[in-house]
Amino acid sequence: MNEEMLSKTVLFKGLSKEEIHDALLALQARELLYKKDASILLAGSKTDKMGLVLEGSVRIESNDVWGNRTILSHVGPGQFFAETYAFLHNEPLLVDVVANKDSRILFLQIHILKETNAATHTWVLKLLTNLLVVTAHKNLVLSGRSFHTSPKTIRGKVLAYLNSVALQSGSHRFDIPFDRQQLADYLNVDRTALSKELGKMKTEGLITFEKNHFEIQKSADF
Amino acid sequence: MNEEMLSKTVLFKGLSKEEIHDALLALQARELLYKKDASILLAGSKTDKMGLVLEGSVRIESNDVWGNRTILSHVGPGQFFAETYAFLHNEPLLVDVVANKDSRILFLQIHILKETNAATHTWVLKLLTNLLVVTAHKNLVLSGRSFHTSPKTIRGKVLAYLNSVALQSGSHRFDIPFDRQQLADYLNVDRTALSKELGKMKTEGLITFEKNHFEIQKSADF
DNA sequence: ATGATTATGTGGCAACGGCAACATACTTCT
DNA sequence: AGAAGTATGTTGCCGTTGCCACATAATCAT
Repeated sequence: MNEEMLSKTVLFKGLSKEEIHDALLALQARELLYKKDASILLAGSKTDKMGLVLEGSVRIESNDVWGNRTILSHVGPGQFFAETYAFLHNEPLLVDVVANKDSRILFLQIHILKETNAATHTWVLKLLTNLLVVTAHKNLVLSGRSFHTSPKTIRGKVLAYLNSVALQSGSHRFDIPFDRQQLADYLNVDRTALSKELGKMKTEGLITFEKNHFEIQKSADF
Repeated sequence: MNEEMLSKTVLFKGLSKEEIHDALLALQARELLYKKDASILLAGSKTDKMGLVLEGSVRIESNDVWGNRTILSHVGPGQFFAETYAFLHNEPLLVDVVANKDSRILFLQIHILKETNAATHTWVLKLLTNLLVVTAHKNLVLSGRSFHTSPKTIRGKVLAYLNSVALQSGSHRFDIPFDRQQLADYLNVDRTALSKELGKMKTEGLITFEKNHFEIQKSADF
């Protein structure tokens, strides 16, 4: 396991190599590989493990009985998922976690933190604090999606989403982590209607795009 | 301040009266009163205080430039808000916090937790762990709303929401914390269209309601 | 390369919902 | 009690979007 790389993640920030090594052992860290579109965690089940994406990416989604999919978020390398469920530890998952590409995932039994003696293990307090940062950020991501889906028109949703990605990337040229169907499922709209609207927005000069690369025209920053 | 009552909240669970007293001092606890509809925290500002609703209730909402309101959640007595922002502590708020009734709020400078010596203060570790439970639950609330808003028809949204409230209350008869306009803003739909759909659902025998009291007919549990 | 599979875009149609204007309760205040 | 304000429901119309069927483009496997 690469303690070097882990120390750059939010969760292990501020921990020494030795502390990380110790923590990985205590939390029973396990590495697993998943093929694209393989499901990692299933809605309705329970988990005591949180995941760290080492390579690839995963998406958090929900599939109802009628086949409607809602994508809640995309989790890239160095980011975490299921920490909420792993920590609470007997809440059934409301969502599925699916590999978006071939992925390498590190699992951590984070609930063990609650039972570990912080006095004798210097890393416990650090991990708890860092985990709080992780869940707090996750909160921001979830509220963020609310703002992307709340506009009533497709155009409104698309602009809300693209502006937010542009803001984060610090540029008006950027890639999005979704294909069309996924973007539609993230914004809770019909894919073909999304395609139509994207087309219109391109003709009107608001945006340009090709595949998953987008550019927002300056005039559109209103 | 009532340590008795506080010890029943998620955040102070497991702390002794003395620990709570100590913590309140260290976190510079302040109690404030708000009139119905007074704003407590403003989007765009930053806060280093999280709130605990002692009496009354607040709502978390977002108001865009065109006057569209989106309600993210309702926070009742004994529950917390703004813990995300208070802990991260220099993230600008994405939302407004507004008093839904006349309310008594306890504010805590929770970020002080990060700088307090856990070795000499027994309550620090407990509060950190409990705070993690709070943010984890907040995550579930936020994902929950996603499932209430993702159906494409108003009826679908209403049923998703009502079923979820029924499940939590453990009964098919329950009160909701929203008036019509607020419910519409929570579900991201037009109020009059919501009224129409509720009316239809009543005539069809799916639900009955009066003001904010609802009943789901057993046949509707599909 | 060729065919098969997947991704994206287009056209048409019906319906759901947003909006405006109004009607009818129900509160609150003096 | 009466008036003013607020909450909820109703009606009608038009636009947006969901959905279906299909076209075209891109990707993958052999």
